[in-house]
Amino acid sequence: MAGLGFGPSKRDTYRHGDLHGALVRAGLEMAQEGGPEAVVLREATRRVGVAPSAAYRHFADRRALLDAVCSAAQAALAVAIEEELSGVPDDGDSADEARARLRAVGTGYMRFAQEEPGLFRTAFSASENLQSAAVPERAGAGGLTPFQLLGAALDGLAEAGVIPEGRRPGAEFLAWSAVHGLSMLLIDGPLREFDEATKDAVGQRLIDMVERGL
Amino acid sequence: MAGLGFGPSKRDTYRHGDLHGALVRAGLEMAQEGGPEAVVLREATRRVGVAPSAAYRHFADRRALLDAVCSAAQAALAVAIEEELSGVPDDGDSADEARARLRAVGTGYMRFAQEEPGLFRTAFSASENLQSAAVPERAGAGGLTPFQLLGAALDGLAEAGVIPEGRRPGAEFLAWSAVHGLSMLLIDGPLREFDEATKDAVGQRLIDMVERGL
DNA sequence: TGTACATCAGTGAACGCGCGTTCACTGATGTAC
DNA sequence: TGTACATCAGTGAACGCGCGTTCACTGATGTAC
Repeated sequence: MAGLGFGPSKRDTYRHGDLHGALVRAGLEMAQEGGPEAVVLREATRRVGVAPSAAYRHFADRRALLDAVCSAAQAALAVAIEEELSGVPDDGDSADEARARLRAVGTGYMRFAQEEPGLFRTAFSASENLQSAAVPERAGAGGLTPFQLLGAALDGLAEAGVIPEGRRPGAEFLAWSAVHGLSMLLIDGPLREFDEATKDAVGQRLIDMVERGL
Repeated sequence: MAGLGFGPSKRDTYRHGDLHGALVRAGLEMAQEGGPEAVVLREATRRVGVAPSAAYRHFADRRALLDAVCSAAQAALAVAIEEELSGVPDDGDSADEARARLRAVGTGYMRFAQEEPGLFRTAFSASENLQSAAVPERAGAGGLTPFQLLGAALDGLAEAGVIPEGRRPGAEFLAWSAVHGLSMLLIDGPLREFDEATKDAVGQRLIDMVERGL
């Protein structure tokens, strides 16, 4: 409210300070509400309170904004997994702990998918898919992307001898497939209507299957 | 070409005969080229050679057309799976045959995803998700939807004693998750760049994992 | 400390686009007599 | 067999919408003197 007789300062949005970040956050909100399709450049500027064209000082086009939002969504997923991992007790038996860590990765992943379906779908809609790469924008607090967190959990499983060394290479693709696929079923598919407890149970069964199958 | 001096018959598109079907086929083509977002009502009418408003004699709105296209895409997937199943030899050992049938379902599914990524993505974008239900529009020649074909393969596995009876219920969700998730990886994810042979190998490993894990 | 100036992050108006959807209409077709 | 009529699958013009993107501009800010 710049005014009421004092004359409005004509340019109170100048030098926003962090318009880039503000636009990404606005885009993240929209993604949360409606997935990647809902990330609309004009709407982002509207939410931030800035002219549409201002976005072009920070992003080449709509796709560039969406890519930034996708990265941020992946980072949010990484954080959710990290939180689940932080609950794993640090007991002596490294085999059991390794198993618990894989379980935590899978559980964190699937929970995020259910709690934030919009962000989840957005996380996997980047124009350039670099899930396996170490892109800092897509990483959690520990500097690892979701895919890398899964890889680390599988490394632990291999080191503890729970899975044979020969089976380790490429195992992340198999585990990721199962967990990601179930997440999709939980969001969109026939499991959508199931209650929380049943969904969790199916999730645990899936992780059992992966562990046994690897 | 109704004309050249003879005077055009003014209504040569009247009573198209199967405008409903023609629009679905046009939509299917668009889905093939660009996925569900590419299914545009006006473009469908354009391809059929009819006025945009004509579509509203056959579909309540754009969503209704898209739903019909989704069903058709699922039917196409069912047919692809059936084709893969038809290659399974009818040998004596029912355990081996049951295993081969599950493998065929998974393989057909993943091949379809790679060969027809647009249709594949469209198949799973229906507004109402009824994969488990017996909707004839979504079925292949044998009357089963993709999800039901998977269920039948798992039934065979249970009957042959390859998987314990107690593990049969709900197994389709686990198997479907793995296969569907890998399909996504193959289309969009880090496996996209891999060559055909590697992709197939990962697919077979995944099915091994599922079979062992169930 | 005060002033002139260059910078560049924002403005705001305008563009063309293609979409979904509506509506009053028209005229080819099948049917009843 | 011929004619009048009702049906209803199409037409075509128009609507409002919101989008992404462009462009010449402006004026708050930081800096050099």
